[in-house]
Amino acid sequence: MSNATSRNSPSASSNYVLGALPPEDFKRIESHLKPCLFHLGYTFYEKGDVVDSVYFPKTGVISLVLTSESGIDVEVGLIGREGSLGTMEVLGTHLMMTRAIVQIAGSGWKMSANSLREEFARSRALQTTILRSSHSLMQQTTQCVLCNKLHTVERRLARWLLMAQDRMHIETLELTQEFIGNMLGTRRVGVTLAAGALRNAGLIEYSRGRVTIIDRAGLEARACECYALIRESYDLLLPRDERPLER
Amino acid sequence: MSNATSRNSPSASSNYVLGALPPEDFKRIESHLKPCLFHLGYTFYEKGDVVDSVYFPKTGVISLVLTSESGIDVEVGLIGREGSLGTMEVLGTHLMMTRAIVQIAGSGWKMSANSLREEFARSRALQTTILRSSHSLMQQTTQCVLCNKLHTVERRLARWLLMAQDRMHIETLELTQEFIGNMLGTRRVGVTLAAGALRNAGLIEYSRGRVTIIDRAGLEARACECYALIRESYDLLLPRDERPLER
DNA sequence: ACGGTTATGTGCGCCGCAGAACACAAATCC
DNA sequence: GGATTTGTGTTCTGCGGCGCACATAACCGT
Repeated sequence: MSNATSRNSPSASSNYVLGALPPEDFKRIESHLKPCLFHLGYTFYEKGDVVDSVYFPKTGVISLVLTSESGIDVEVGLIGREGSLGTMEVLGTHLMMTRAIVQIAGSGWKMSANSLREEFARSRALQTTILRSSHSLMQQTTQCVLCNKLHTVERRLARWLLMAQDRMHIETLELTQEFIGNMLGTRRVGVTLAAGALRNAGLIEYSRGRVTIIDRAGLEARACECYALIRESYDLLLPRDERPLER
Repeated sequence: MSNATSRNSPSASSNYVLGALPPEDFKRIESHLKPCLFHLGYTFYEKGDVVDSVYFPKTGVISLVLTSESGIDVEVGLIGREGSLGTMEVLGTHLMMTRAIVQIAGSGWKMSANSLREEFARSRALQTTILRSSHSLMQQTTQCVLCNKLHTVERRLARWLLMAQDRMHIETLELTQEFIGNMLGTRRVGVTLAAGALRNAGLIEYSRGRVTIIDRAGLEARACECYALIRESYDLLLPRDERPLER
């Protein structure tokens, strides 16, 4: 309670990982952070790249993508203000496990890998926080295994839209069906069909690259179980006085 | 080279995570280790359980399984002597992310979660090693997302058999088709068909719950890309003087 | 206003696998 | 020795999604 004001500093509260740090730790970390814009389509890393910086998004969505031998892309995770990019890699092998690209433009902070490693060695709180957030990213990926195998395009589309919206502050997302298709690992036509069904049900509206969520509750009902599970894991993993968002 | 004898102590070399530790660190860790048998079908943890012990397998295979709402199981990872069970969870949320069960009986070592946390705080080498091995488990799961979505039952069966054999010392595995089907998240009939194809090609032999790999190279050729990628990640992540196995 | 580009909608044949039902043979138990 | 259980083989139908081709519709610049 006494810390609440500190924690609510603009920088800290808009990325949940940073926001989970105790004030004294955050202050030290803060000096290493540089504001940073995430431009649509920008590729932070390819798979196998050496990770020299980590990123803490404030807005926008970064997506983790793996490409198969046959050239098909599959999304294995999605990072927004609830997480961070590259932290686990920096502490492990220094090599990026997947491609990381900006899916929805936004902004956040950047920190050098070396600084993170130094601070990690020094701050117990940072250790706990980073490990927890890695844990929840891993949980997301784990859930994706099941999701990709079992769930229909329609349910996964609903989940994806909800997850994207959770990480933005707006209801209208700029996304073409082609684009979403790449993320869901399905053909554009599959997205057309699924999106049509959601539109007919009055849950979303869309036209030429603009998707608007009309009925969040309805969409949650149509989305696969994975949405709630992933969200739950993020809510749990970074326990804070103020739990994120409207739930 | 000078350390080689130390590293080759029976305990250290038979689990690659422990084997990657410098001798002085290993000696300290060793005092916390208790030998432990892994009985077929034993459930270490259900999803959400508090992790009070971590395990370092010497032989046998532990599989990480997620159950969908609809009751279908999907394997999201597989742990043998190249890895450890629960280490990432212990350092993060203390909660198990998936069910963990013994797929192929074996043995290894057990260590209390508290001991691991204490040693983790103390030993830089242990930090690096554990984080690297978590990293490679994560890489495996990540690859599974792609694999489950894109690859046929036959290629995945080939991969699974190779991965299982890598973690055992024998060529004949005790596995029924029903069992394998559960792991692959497919029907037994699907396994029958795929296994039949591999048998016709002269790559494996099997009968009533006993599978024998005849032609490893041929099987590797039929397996999906994921096999090589996952294996590569494990080989890279725990750099040692002596690289594991015959490659 | 017009042609080009970008985004969406529709139809068709094909494939891999699920679901279900049934057949059979080897192992095990009384 | 006969009955039961366990592991494997086969077949049919149906569905979801792929690949492809093509049609429409909105927006863009000049």
